[in-house]
Amino acid sequence: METRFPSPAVADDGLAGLTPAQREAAGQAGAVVVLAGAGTGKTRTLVAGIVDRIVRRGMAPHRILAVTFTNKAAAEMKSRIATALGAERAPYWVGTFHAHGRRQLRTDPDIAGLRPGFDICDAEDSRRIVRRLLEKARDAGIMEDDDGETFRRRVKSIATRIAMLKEDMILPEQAIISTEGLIASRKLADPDDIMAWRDAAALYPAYQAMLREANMADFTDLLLWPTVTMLRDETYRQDWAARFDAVLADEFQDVNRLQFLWLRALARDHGELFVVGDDAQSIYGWRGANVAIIRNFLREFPDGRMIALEENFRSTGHILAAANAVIAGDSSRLEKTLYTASGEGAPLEIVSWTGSLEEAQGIAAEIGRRAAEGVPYEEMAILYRYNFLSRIVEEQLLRSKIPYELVNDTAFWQRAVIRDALALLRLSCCPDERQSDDAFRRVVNQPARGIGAKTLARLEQLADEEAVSLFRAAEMSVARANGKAARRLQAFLALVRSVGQSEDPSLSERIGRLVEESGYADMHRAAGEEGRAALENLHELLELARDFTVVEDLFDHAALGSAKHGEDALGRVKLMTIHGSKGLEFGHVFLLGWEDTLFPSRANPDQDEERRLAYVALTRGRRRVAISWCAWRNGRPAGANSFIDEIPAQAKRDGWAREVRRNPRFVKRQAGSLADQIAAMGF
DNA sequence: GACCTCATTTTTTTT
DNA sequence: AAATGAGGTC
Repeated sequence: METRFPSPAVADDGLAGLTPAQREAAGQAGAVVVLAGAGTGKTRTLVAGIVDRIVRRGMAPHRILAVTFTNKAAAEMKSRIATALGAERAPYWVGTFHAHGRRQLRTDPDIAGLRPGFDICDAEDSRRIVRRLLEKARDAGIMEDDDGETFRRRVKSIATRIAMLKEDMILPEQAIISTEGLIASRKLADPDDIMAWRDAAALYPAYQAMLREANMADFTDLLLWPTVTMLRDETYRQDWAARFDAVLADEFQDVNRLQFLWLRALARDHGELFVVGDDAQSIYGWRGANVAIIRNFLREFPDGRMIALEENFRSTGHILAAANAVIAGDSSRLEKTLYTASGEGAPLEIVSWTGSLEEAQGIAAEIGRRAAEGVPYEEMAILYRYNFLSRIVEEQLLRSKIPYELVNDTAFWQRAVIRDALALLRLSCCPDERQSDDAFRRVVNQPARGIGAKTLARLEQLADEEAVSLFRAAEMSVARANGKAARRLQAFLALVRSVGQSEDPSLSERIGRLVEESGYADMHRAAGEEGRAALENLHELLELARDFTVVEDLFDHAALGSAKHGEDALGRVKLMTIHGSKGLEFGHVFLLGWEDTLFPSRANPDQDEERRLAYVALTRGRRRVAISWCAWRNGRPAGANSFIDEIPAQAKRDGWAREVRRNPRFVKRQAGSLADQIAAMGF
């Protein structure tokens, strides 16, 4: 993905047009940490560092390893390097931590106790495994019976904690001791929290065993086992480390212990580790990110250098003043002073609304107005704290005929339709492997074939007894039955077998046959308007599948949420979460939902992280930033959040929405709902 | 026992 | 968007 609006002095050869500080950083050999505030040309400096190593220091492009967190950032970096050097000299090893880990683990699956052809399971799959383990514990009477909602939360909280243990390089057998240590050292007070950690530690070994048995690797495994093996086996480590002359990493403030140890193992021999980051933008603590790593970088590499970039080339003075004021509340940050040579610009616009519908309408209207004044759509972006906030805005943009793009790489692959279709393919590929059991559970009754929970439980039992896959168990069981349901199931099983055994057809054709002949596509056609989106998604999947010949590559691509390629987003307003916006910039930024009930999130124990999130949001804007909040959201009263108060008065003014605010019809409707009345009684 | 529909609910954030 | 729960029908 190319940057549409590069910073003023973007370089053609990657080195021209750099400031002296940026140039010095890029040309620095050895261990280097570039501490770069928002908008100071961090990515540009990183790209320049790669170019410098190739052009000036003569390193071979394929011997340079560059790592990012997101697919988007990796694509962006590739494109910038290709612009500077030409595509044929661009480094081959540019990708996310997970993509690199995947390559390493696919090369030697046995270091994780896996067999070739293992599956990568995403967060949802991980949760499903935890759920099954917990259900077993509950059925065995080890655990008390929660209500549905509590159970769900519990599954999620345990799954994320297991991932955090792994990201801290804690192996299953060390889990209980380490967790007790953690509880003691962090002096956790919340009994629920302590219980969740204990549950996670207790379930972790069983979770890992289930993964291994099913021949699956979760996201963290992709990096965990290569790193563990590099630390244990010097020959293995050197085999990988010797492939690279330099290692570079973006967004280093969000690195967790596992990722850092992986980087260090690869860069240790030559010490060429170039990292860029900004501790004020660390927003992934919930994923194990550890800001201490960037802060202590020089302790790990005493001969290394720290270079700070402090001149901001992106935003106006008012925007920087607002961002600086908000981040000042995070006392733990490394002190940096951002300055800009550009003027103060327009003050931030603070806009208030009665309710979220008005807010969405108002933002859509304002975007329409600015577009009419000549601002291109793609220079405008709407950023929000939670994904669910996008829905209402989308509706209003559609209604206002404003072209927009929802920037969310992973959503497509997480849609139920896509996962169903891929489950059909997975099942047809190896119906006799227990690895396919999850796929079987997913699609066996889709469309309904009379296989409910009870029948499935019988099949599970049969599969366990006979030590065969669920699919095989179904075949065995169907052979001795002959009801209507049995015949339908029989037809389904035969179809999957036959597609699996077919020799030639492309992946796309195979998926096509499966969804058509199993009645899956018809099921969505029958749903009319509601099924339309599903059919479109299926169609898109068939197109995307044409790019793959190896099934695993398609599955990996789906699991790792790789961006859809060839998407041209020119002429569209961009919608994304604040997290998704990191590293990007826009002429006009609209920040919605800045309410005390919503943002900062009360669920986040690290309130400084919420502050840094606000800092990231504000610093995405180049010229104009609007912040909006609602007096009512989801039938509950709300108010402007504290970040708005902290913005200096001269940097902000009341925004453009007064006239819509007093729409009487809407006020009446809002206040009239039962939930509102109940909520209002409390105030 | 399976399955449909309708209503309710609840969301961090990403690989 | 998706997962759940209730209540009714086949």
